[in-house]
Amino acid sequence: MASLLWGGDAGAAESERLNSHFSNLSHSRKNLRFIKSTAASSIDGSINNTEDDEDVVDLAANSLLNKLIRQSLVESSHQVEVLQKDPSSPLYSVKTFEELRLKEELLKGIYSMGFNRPSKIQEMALPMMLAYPPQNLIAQSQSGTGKTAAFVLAMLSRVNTLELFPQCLCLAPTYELALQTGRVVEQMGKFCVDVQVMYAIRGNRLPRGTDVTKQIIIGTPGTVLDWCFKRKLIDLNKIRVFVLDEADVMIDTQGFSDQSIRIQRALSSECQMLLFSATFEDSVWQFAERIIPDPNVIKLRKEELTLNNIRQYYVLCENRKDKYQALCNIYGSITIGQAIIFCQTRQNAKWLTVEMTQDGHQVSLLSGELTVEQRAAIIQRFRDGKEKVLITTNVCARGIDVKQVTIVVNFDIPVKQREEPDYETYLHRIGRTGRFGKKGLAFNMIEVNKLPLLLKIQEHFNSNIKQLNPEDMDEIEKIEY
DNA sequence: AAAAAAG
Repeated sequence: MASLLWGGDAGAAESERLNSHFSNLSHSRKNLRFIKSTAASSIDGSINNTEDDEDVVDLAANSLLNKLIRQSLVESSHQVEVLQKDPSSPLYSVKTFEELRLKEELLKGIYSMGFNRPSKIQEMALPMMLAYPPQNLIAQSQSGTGKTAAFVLAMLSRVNTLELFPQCLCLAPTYELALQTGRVVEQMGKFCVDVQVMYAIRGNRLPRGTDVTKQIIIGTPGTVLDWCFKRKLIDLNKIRVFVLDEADVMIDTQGFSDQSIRIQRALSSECQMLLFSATFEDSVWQFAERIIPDPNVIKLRKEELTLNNIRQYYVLCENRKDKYQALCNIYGSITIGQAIIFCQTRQNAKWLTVEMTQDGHQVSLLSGELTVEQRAAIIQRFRDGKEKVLITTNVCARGIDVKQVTIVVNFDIPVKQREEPDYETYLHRIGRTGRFGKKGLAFNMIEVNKLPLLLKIQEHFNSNIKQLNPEDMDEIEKIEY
């Protein structure tokens, strides 16, 4: 309806003119009136008397606002795009957690985790998420910059402690990540004694007939789907905050789309939807904007995505045996801190684990072929520093936050099906190090025929991946990071 | 290719 009122090219030109005005003005009521009157005057002949037809003006204004939101950007700094669904409310950011007027217990929880000030993404995202009435948000920010804490805070702040049923639902792509996010909820909500978390993940079996009374549910898609539709333990209609962590994989057709969208569509229209990830491929971003009603938006240009605190290198190798040798050469150095080694397949990860173990190197393996009990144990040992080197698949590519990880090795470069580099996965993998501004190193073991893929990745992110010679590998101890 | 539900 609104779009019918809008008149094609004339509208585009008009909104462009408006756009320049708009970005120069502060966002005030006056501003909204200006937009409204401009909108009214640009509806050809459909209005004679603006005084009498407030509704039409409103509709037109809304349509214009939508257009503005698509086209124009309210820039808070040159590399970040922030769009607010309602430009009449001021775009503001917070420099302290106090400004958010949170409950005392929640504030205590935040400080107990060692957070003193909001991170960059939190400065902008928190006021948007906590605004009343609740608004949807699609947010992109580099890995390790505090996305999790941001949406956990949003969930905790919206729980009604008097109501004993699920009110907040967060979906994550893997078992390990769901566990980790749940721990953040537990820590941050430590002083909110009446708020509780439940894990909807594999292995968390509920006896028949049990009711879910916890307010916050963290889970993986399959189990959540089971709890919602088959066992009817969660009433999606009552969910107030819905979070998709690693949102791009969760809605990508290659990924978990079917499951996530089925859940998302069953939510009430009142439910606040929050989508977070470090990466959104263009097509996925467009899809996200289609399925999320009137979203606020925080977006980064892809050149801004690679973290300059992570040094990237590659070693050119002949074959797999060669890559293995190169890896063994640096084993001593990578165990100074902790390291994650990524392989493309479970089989390859297993093979590498067996080889390294036989050569007397202490490593541990985490992949989807293990039982959830084994997986929980391994990731815990790694977090505790009892294991220094983790060999894994893409199961650990995203979200896993272990502060002591200083080195990431891509034993296999991440590829999509059609021999194309998997840019998103690459970025997430190397983002396992360099958390919260710390320094990190990333090594890519590259077979000669895979070099073009690596160069494509380098070009895509406009980053610098330096070559190291295999015989110079002991040089890495001298690399400053 | 990996991940994600049980039974």
